[in-house]
Amino acid sequence: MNDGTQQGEPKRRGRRAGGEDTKAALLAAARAAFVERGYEGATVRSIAARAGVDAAMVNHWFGGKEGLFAKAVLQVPIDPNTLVERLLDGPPEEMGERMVRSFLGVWDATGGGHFAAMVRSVTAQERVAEVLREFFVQTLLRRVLATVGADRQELRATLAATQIFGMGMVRYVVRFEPLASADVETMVKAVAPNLQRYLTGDIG
Amino acid sequence: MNDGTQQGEPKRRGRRAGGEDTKAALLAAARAAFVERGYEGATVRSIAARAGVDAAMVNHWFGGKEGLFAKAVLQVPIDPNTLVERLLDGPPEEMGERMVRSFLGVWDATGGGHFAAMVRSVTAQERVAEVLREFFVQTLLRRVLATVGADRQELRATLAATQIFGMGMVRYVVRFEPLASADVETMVKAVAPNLQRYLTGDIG
DNA sequence: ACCTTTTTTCAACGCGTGATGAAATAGTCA
DNA sequence: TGACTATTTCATCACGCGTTGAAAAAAGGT
Repeated sequence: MNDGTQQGEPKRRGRRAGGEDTKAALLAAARAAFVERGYEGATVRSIAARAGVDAAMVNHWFGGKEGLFAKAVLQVPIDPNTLVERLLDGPPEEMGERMVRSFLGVWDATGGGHFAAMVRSVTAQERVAEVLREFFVQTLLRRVLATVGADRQELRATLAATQIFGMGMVRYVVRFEPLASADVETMVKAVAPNLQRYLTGDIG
Repeated sequence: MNDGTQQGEPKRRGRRAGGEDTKAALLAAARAAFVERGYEGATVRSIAARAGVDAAMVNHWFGGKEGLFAKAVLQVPIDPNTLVERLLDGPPEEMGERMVRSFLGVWDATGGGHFAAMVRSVTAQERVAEVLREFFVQTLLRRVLATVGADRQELRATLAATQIFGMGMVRYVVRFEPLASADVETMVKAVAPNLQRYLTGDIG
């Protein structure tokens, strides 16, 4: 039972001892690396090294860098249905508050890494924007707005997206203080009313 | 738009005939390239080719890729003082409206390219965030808020930044419709009140 | 005219990238 | 056990990157 994974030693070839999941290790390392350095900045070699694995494994398991990126970053960090349920669970006039809490909850959990990775990837991978739109507007906001029954749902959805994206940008990407370190309650009090107006208020 | 870059002839060496400003050509090409492909995606060679010039000129005139980037993208597309003046010119309760108009005016002028380039560069160039913060919060929002005389200026400034950044993100980077194509009046009616609340309203 | 300076192109360098195929090792099944 | 397969490392590939130094061509000064 030698589970201690020492790495000072010259690596032995061949199949690993047991239990160690290279695929999962690569995914974790990739997530962190893409978050920190962006798509082009995070090299296959650096990711592999971080996972304690040879770079060739990326090709073997994910068919290349792009495949790894797709699996590691391009997927939503929470089940959409769960999120929608949570948003709809309560009075419509508090929807904005629930939204702020939900998104901050999801994003703060990874220190904003997941959000930052997505934004940073819009450069390299054109379809990131597509995925973002699909998730944000179609899967999420429109379903929420549909049950609230507001008018001009597309416009409201994209307006709400500006507030949510903006919150993420300032908090996780450019990190402006004091907002970047503000606690959730402060954020809720400040942002929720504006979000609420986009969702159900008078938008002109 | 496109500088005459056609050249069937084999290029002759040496100093150019006359008048052609390679420096300016490089800057223009760089601006476009960085906007389209981000910092790492826009290669020195591609920029030079676009400008109809040898890649070595980048080093000669700007000391390298980073220098070119700094000159081409990292500078504000409008004089800050002018912008601040424009924002302060009018009643405080319409500040949000003037802000929306001003930023949309500046950014729409380049099709959102400048904004997109900045955001895309936050990955590669850490100091882009620094420049953004310096300009947005210190140079701009705080000066505006100082004359309005609001409380908790730092928080208000960063909150306003969320709305402005979010507007830029949705309109220029991820391009969610219908907001991406919405006319200025629609944007003003929708966004200005929320911005106004951040600036002078009750933020909890 | 000559010499000097500035601008430009060219050829090449060193490096790091993502990818590949073969060899080596560990597990699995008869 | 021995054959077979899955997994992993290694050595290496071709390519594109940013950068460099020298040579060539134009301009300017005397």
